[in-house]
Amino acid sequence: MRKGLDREKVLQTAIQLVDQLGMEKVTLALLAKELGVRPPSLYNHFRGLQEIRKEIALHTLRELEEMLLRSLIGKAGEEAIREFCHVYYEYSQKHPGLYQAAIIVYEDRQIQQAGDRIVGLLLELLRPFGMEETQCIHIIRGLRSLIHGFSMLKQQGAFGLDVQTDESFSFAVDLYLAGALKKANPKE
Amino acid sequence: MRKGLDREKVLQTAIQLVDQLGMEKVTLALLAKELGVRPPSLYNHFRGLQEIRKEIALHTLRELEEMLLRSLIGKAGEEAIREFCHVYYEYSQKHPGLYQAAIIVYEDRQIQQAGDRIVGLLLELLRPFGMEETQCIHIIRGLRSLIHGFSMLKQQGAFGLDVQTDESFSFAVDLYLAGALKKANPKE
DNA sequence: TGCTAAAACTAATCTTATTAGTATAATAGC
DNA sequence: GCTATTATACTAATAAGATTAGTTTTAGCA
Repeated sequence: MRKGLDREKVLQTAIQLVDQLGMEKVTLALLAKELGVRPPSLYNHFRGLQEIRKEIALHTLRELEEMLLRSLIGKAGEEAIREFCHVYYEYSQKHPGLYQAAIIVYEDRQIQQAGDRIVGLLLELLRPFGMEETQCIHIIRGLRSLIHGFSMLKQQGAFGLDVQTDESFSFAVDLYLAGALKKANPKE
Repeated sequence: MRKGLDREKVLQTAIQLVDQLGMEKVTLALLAKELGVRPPSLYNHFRGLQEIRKEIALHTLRELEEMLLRSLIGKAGEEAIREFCHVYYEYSQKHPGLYQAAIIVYEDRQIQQAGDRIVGLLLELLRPFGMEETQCIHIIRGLRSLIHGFSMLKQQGAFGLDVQTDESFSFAVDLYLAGALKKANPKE
C-alpha cells in the first residue's frame, strides 16, 4: 500500500493539525491516522515526533518572518515598529497552536537562527534612531518581552473579558515606545 | 508496608522534584520511586497527575504572592512597583520549574483566583496614582506582559549572553513605567 | 525483466497514566 | 483488649503513546 508520502506531505498535515488542535493533541498516532498510514511509517520521513515538532516550529517562524517583512514594506520609523508589533500579535492570536509550537525550547541552531532573524528585524527598524548599541538591545529585549508576554497571556485567557484586550495591547506598546524613543532621540 | 504518606508529604516531594528537574520530567513513576512507593498508591492521595500539578501551581502562586507582599512592606509609589517587578522576575529565575508549573493553563477557579490576587497587588500599587479604571487595566496588562514575557524569554535562553540581561530588565521596566506614570499623573 | 532502495507493514518493547480489585495495618468504638 | 471499619498500600491489568527491529512490497531504473 504505497501512499506516496513524503516529508512535505507529512509536515503539511502536521502543521494543519497543530493549527487546529494545538501542539499537545497532535500525536504520531493521530498524524498517522490522518495520513492513512501506521505510526511506524512516519519514521521513514522523520526521526521522530521531536523532529516533526521542530520542523513545525521552523515553518511557523519563517511564515511569521515573511508576514512581518511583507507588512513592513514602505514603512519606517515608529510606524514600522508599531506595525511589527501588531502583525506579530495578530499572528499569535490567529494561530495559537502554531505559535505555541514555535516558542517551545528546542535547543536547536536552526530554530535559534529563525528567531534571531525576527529579532533582527526589530534591530533594523531601530537603527535609524541612532541609539547606542547597548541601549538598542535593552529596548528590543523589552519590546519583545512585551509582545511575547501579551500574546501568551491573551491566549491563555489570563485577561478578564471586560476591557478590550486589543486596545490594551496598543496602549501598552504605545507606552513602551513613547518611553523608548523619547529616551533615545529627544529631538523627535 | 505502611509508609505513612499523606497529601502534604507527596506534594512537598513533588514540589521539590519540579523545582529541581522541571515539570515535564516529573512523572508519577518518578514521584512514586522517590517516595518509596508504587505509582497507584499515589491515587490514595490525589486524583491523578493533573491534580498534583494543579496543587504545585497553587503552592507556587501563593508562595510568590507571599514573597511579593513581604517585599512591599513599607514601600509605596513607583518604588513599590519597581520592587514588585524585580521580586517577581527573580522568583521566576530562581525557580524556573515551579514558575513553569504555575503558568500552564489549568482552567481552574482556585488557580485563577491565586493569579488574580497577584495582579490585584499591582492594582493596589497603582491606585494612589489616581488614574482612570480603564487606563489602570491597560497599564497593568502591559506591565504584567512585560514581566512575564521577559521571565520566560530569559529562562529559555532566548537572549544572547553578551549584554547583561538583568540590566535589560531594569531598563525595560523603567521605560515602561516612565511612560505609564507620566501619562497618568503629569505633575510628578 | 529483474535488482535495488525506499516506503510501507507487523510485531514487539518501553514508558506512562490510570482502574479494578485485594490485602493489611491503623484506628475507633465497644 | 478485641473487633469492625477504613485508609493505604499492593498486584495485576488496560490503554495510549513513542519507538525499534525486522519483513514485505512496490516503484523506478539498469
